Amino acid sequence: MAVKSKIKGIDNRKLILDTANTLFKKQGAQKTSLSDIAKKAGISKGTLYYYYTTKRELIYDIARDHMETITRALIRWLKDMSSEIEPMEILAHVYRTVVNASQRSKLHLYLIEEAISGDKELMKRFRASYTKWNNLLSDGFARILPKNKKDDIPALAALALTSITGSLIQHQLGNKQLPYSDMARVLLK
Amino acid sequence: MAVKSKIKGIDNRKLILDTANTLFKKQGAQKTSLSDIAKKAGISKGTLYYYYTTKRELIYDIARDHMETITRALIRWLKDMSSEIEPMEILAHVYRTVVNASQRSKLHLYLIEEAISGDKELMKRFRASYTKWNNLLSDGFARILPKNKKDDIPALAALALTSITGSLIQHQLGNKQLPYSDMARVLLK
Amino acid sequence: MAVKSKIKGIDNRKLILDTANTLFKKQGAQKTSLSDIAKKAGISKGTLYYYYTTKRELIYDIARDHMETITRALIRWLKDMSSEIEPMEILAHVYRTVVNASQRSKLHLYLIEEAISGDKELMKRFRASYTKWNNLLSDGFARILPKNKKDDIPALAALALTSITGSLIQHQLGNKQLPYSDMARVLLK
Amino acid sequence: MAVKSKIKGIDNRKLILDTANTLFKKQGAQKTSLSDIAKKAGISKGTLYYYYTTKRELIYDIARDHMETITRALIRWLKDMSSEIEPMEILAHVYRTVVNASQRSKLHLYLIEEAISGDKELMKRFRASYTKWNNLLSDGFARILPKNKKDDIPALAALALTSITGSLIQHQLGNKQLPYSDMARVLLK
DNA sequence: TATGAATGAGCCTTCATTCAT
DNA sequence: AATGAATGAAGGCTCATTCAT
Repeated sequence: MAVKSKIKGIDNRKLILDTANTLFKKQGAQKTSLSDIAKKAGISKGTLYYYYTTKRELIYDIARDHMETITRALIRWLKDMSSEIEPMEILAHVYRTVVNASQRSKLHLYLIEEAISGDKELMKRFRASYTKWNNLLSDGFARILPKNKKDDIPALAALALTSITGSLIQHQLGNKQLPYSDMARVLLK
Repeated sequence: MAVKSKIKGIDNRKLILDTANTLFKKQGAQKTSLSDIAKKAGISKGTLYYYYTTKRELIYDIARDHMETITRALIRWLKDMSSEIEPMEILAHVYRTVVNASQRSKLHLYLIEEAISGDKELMKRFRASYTKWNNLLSDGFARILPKNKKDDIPALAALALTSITGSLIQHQLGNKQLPYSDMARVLLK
Repeated sequence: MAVKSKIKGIDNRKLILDTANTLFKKQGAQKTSLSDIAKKAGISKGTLYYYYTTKRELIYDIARDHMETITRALIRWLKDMSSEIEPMEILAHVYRTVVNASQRSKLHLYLIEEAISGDKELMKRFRASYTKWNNLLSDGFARILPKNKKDDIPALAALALTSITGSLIQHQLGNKQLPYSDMARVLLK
Repeated sequence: MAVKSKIKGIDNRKLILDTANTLFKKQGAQKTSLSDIAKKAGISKGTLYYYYTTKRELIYDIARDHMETITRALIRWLKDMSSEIEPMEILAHVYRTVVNASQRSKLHLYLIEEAISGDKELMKRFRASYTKWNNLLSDGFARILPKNKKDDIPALAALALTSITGSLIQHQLGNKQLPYSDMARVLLK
């Protein structure tokens, strides 16, 4: 019984998280009401509040998930950097993957908006994540650049990261024709 | 009389626009209520309605202003591209200027969020603006690049524009240490 | 000048009345705002208020027009009652005419609703009109009924008038298949 | 506990319905605000929303109640038609009962107005109800009319129904002297 | 006569949150 | 653990009316 309850509890927490994730991706956090989530998850609002005292907490959990997913993906790509695949192709691939994860990148922008519009805690976490992602990219570039270009690594990493984020915005706005391959080539030239 | 009324009317319209601008920059459009605007502007909600039948209309007006401002600034910079100033310095300056216009760039992100979360019309306008900005940047690069690099222009313009937008986000999130000069140098190398 | 003004004034009054009439018929008085009227009439709200201090006054004027129109139509029909046309056909014609003046009968119901929901003055006028219409119908029946049925006249007039009004409602509600000829025949049998 | 809650919930729903009913009857649906209802019922606007997401839903519920009440009353009367009471007296009684349910008949007119002024759904329901009432009346007349008059039944039913509705309007407008007995006699003669 | 800027009260609706059970 | 009834503040919007010019 106790066990069963616990399991059920865990299930519910995950259920809420998944449902919220889906809805946040579709409509953004601000436009998703807790009623929406409860209804779609098939639980009561009371239950939702049992697991998340505040909408904010729910957002935090989702943001954490989201950032970790990105980090994991970046690490996976960097592994390829050391393999025999052409670096330029890898970078172009990163661009395309990030940008095409349409729902996910929508969530990314929604969360950024949340952070910027006053959520200090969320802002802190985003800042930390960006730093980590920047470092990961730097590591990647370090492995592929010739010695005489090592000094460019910080600038390159920053360029890549900012450009990817910016591309994500343009893609969301409907500009789906950016020359990702050329951009990657110019960067790595 | 008639004139005074007209002036008064114009004043009020401008007053509303300015007040909304200020508040949107501070808290975003979604979190700024029409009551907030009216209160801060010292007019009644009815008056606000007299000038803007819909919150959306107000947002559109502000977005238009905002985009035009960016366009004008970009054109100004490009004029410098043809002067004797170092291109790299100009580009670094663009980065810094865009990014440091803190309130303005906050507004930029808020408006993008509005667009992405369902405002088709706003999205269209943003897309058009991004295309225009991209073309302006291409013109600028065309003037400074040697002939044998002309093929890189589209990629360079896209890189610059996406990277600037991405930098803006990172800056808003509190990362104020991006190596803009180096980024500009690497891009133009 | 003075004359011209006066004429213009009269024109404006009529213009307002006609415009309001059109809109009231289409959407009802409650759902027609004074702004709607002013806009459609191509005048300012101020001008509208110059002629009608209150929305109510405007409604009264329109109601008066409307009732007079009905009265005139009834008198016209009654003239036919004395001619060689079959009474039953005349009565069926009345039914059909009243009921098919779709817009006009919509206005009729809207005005009744206004009256019932608290406008004592309008109610008084309606009551007076109904009495007059009832008398007119009585006169008509008096001319066509044989002597031994004279006693039925008040009941017949009441039946006809209430039934016509009721038919108008059913017609507005979409029941357009009432057996008007048979109803008229049964009444006059 | 659970039961009490449920009962409380049911009570509140009924409380809202009753309160709305009272106010609608007094002032009409359009002139009754949800605030009015909440205030008079002694609950918050939020609670009202909990039970009725929309004013329209509330109106539908009330309209349904109202139409069912009429239907039930009609059926009751028709039962008498087969008993030994004089048909004419029964019909006159119907007239008087309908017409004297002053508040109720006011609601009837308000609802009709709602339907006519654009509520397609309500209009459909009214049309269906009128058809049903018409059929019920036809059944009643079928039982009391001699065989040689069977052909008049549809016209008679239509006459009765429209006339009753029309009487209701006149009564609401203050004309409380209609000769119901005579009208019934003439109809059934 | 005519205008239109300005108002303020009010409307319907939304929603995060609380709490007794 | 879970429920769902209840709340109240707030949001965007509408509109009859006033009034200086």
